[in-house]
Amino acid sequence: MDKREEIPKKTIYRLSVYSRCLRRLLENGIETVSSTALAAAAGVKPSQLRKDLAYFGQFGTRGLGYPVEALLETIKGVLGRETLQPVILVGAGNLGRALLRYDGFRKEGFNLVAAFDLAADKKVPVLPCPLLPQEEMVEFIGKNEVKMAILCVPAESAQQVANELVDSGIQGVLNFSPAILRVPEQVVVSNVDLAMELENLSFFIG
Amino acid sequence: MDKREEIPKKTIYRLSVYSRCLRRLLENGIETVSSTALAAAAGVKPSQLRKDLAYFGQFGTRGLGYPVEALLETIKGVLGRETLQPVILVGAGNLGRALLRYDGFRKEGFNLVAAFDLAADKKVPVLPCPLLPQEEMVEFIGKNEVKMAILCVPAESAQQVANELVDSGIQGVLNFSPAILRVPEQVVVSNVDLAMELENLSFFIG
DNA sequence: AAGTGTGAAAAGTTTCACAGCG
DNA sequence: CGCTGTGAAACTTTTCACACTT
Repeated sequence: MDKREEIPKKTIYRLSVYSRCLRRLLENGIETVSSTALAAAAGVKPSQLRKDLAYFGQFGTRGLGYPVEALLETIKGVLGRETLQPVILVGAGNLGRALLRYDGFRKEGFNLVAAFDLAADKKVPVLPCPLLPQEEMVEFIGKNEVKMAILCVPAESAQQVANELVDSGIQGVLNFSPAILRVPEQVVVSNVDLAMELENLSFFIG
Repeated sequence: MDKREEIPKKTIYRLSVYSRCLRRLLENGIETVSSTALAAAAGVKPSQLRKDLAYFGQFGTRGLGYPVEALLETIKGVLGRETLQPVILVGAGNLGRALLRYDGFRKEGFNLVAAFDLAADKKVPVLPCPLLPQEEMVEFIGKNEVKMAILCVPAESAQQVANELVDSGIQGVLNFSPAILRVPEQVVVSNVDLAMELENLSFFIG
């Protein structure tokens, strides 16, 4: 009777993949897709796709498949992507500036509203959003009700900046610094450690 | 009697974390560390750390802990980081160029030997390695026995470039493009999808 | 006493196989 | 008949608890 069964974290992750695939299908005017076809596009097994979707309800028609548009809308809803979330970026070094210009975020509908850096006056080629001094960060977060931040500061200052972010009301941090952040448990941290990814590959190619 | 027990993928991933922590301990002149302390630094449970290490042998001294330097060397060996692996990067757009300049790779001892792009002549501020035309990629990989590649091309051309990489002998690909790559199973692909990471956060902050 | 190494239990995730719907 | 939805089985990973070593 438990309305909300326990949903695997990995399922959530794959939902993003499915949504990408569905969008492409939609663009190509395809209205219905089978679990076999969608799973192939997403690089997973059909049974896994069906199980993933089943956590959220019944969307398919037996003998036919899933309605592309409706399923896409549902997934968007589940992922909380119906309202446009503002996102800030902290640390405009090499990586930070590249991420600011990276069109992948905008393409996927994220709104990078501001960037912060200790040296906000450093001359930087055109950026798609204002680069503000670090001191204004806390106030900005509060005023604009920002909930998500991309953290690109050096490892040494990562924890301190993370503390400020959390205190200002940030609930999700995408952490590019090679530091393990300690945050209250209601705050979510997702680590993207580029060097570690390479190191990991290194092992598997033996 | 199976010498090589099955090692969880996630264990390998954590090994990189441990190695970072150990390096910091070593720099601070600490010679011995307990599973409790190292686990805390790495953000995992002590039992998990011990189990992870146990896959590769017995390194600790009961009642005392682990020898920092020796353990670090062992982990390096396991991860295949004893010899310096050359790495190439394909696709020198915004993200690609930032990764080329990103000192995190070099800091962690990876050698970015060359970058390739269709428009290799585009004017780009100083880069730490040569930017060559795409046509030279295949030959370069063969000649220099490159085994790992960082892929930063647009989604549309990702699969095609991946095919070329694989045909030239690349065994591991760090894929930044939002595309699901199909490769032979002996080739390892690690996907880093930045927009998806944000989307994932979006769900968990509810 | 302090702290590792490890089997065994628990938790989490994927795959299977097939009943049942359109 | 094709294809979804799903309980149950298989598999993977984490956590526990404690014997054992220094």
